[in-house]
Amino acid sequence: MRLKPGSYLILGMLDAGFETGYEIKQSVDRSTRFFWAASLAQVYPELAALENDGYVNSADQPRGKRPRKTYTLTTKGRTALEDWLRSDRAPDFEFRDEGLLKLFFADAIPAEDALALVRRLRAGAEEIDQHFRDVILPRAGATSQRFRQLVAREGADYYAWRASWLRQIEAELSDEPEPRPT
Amino acid sequence: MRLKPGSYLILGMLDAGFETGYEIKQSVDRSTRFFWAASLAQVYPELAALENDGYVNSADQPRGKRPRKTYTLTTKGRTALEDWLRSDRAPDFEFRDEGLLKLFFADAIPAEDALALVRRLRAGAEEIDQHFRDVILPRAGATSQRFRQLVAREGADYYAWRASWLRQIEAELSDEPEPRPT
DNA sequence: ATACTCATGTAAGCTGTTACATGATTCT
DNA sequence: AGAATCATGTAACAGCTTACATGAGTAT
Repeated sequence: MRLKPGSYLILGMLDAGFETGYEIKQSVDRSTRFFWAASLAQVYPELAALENDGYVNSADQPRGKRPRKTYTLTTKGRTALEDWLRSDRAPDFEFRDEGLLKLFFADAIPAEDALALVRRLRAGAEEIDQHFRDVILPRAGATSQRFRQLVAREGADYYAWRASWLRQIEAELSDEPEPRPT
Repeated sequence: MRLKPGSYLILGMLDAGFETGYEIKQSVDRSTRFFWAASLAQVYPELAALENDGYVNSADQPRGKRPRKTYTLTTKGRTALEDWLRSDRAPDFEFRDEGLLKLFFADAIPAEDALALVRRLRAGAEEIDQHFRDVILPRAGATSQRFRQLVAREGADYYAWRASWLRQIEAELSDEPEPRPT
C-alpha cells in the first residue's frame, strides 16, 4: 500500500500517544483540522488498512463492557513516519477557499453587495482568529511539543493577518461610496 | 441539481468572458488555482450538466475543422451566480497543507532533520511567492477587474508572509545549535 | 518533420463525505 | 431520566484524479 498524507496523519497521532481511532479523530479536530482534516469514516478503515500492512499493531482494551481497540506503531510504521518527515518530495497542497472564490468574482455584483460580502468574510476570519486565541493557542501552549506550538502560532497569525487584510479592504471600499445618480 | 462551488467557478468564468471548456481550464490554472483548482475532466461534464439544467447555452463554433463549443450564461445561470455571491451561507473552506502537517509532527525527528524540513518548506514558499510576483500579479494588473486584482494581491501577500514566517523559524532553529555531546 | 497548443470528451478508480447502525458509560 | 460522551464500524454516494482516446492547427 502506498501511504497518503492521511495515513501519515494517523501514524503521527499514534506516535504522539493517541491510542484509539476515536482519540485520533478528537485530536485532529482540536489541532490539525485547519490544515488537514479527517472524518471517523476515514480513520477506522485507514487504521485497519495500516494494520493489515504491518504499520501498526492493535490490542483489545475494553473499558468495562465498552469495546475499545488501541493501536501502536510497529518499527515499520515508525520508520515510515520518519522517512516521510525527511523526504523532500514536494508536499501536496490544496486549498479550497470558497470565500476567496466569491471575492474573485465580486466584480459581477454591485459595489454595495460586494462590500457586504467582504464584511461577511471579515467576520468569518475574525471568528476563527478568536477561536485560535481562546482555544487553540492556550491548548498548544500546554504541550511541550515545540513544533506543535509553532504550527498553532502559524494558524493564529494567519487568521489574524487575514482578518486585518479584509478589514483594510473593507475600509477602502467604504471610503469610496459609489457615485449616486442625482 | 444543487450547484457546488465548482459549478459557480464555471459560471463565474463564463460571466467573465471565457467561452470554452478549454479556456475556462486555462484561466483557472492562471488565476484561481491557488484557492480553487479544477481539472478538464471536471470542467467538461460540469458544463454539460449545467446546460442540461438550463444554466448555460452552448453553440458550435468550430475554428476551421477543429470542433469548438462555446457556452454563454442563461438568465437563470447569471441569477444563480449573483445569488451565490450574495448568499451568506458560511463558505466552504478546506485546506490541505502537507507541509504544515509535516511541521506539526516534526518533534518526532532530530532537530537537524527538522531544520532541513523547515528549509525545504521555506524554499517552496519563496518559489510560489516569486511566481506571484513574476507572473500572477503582473497579469492581474492588466485586467480592469478590481476584485480579481485584490485576490491576486491576497495570494501574493500570503505567500510572502508565509516565506518570511518560515525564514524566521529557520533563523530561530539555527541559532540554537543542538547541544553536542562532548 | 516534429513538437506544441488547441480542443473535446470518456473510463476506471481513488478518496472522502454523510448518514446509518449500535451500544456502554458518565454527567446533570 | 435524559443528554452527552465514549467507542466502533458499514453503506451509499459525491467528487475528483489519472489515464486513455482522438484529432486539427501552428510554430520551429
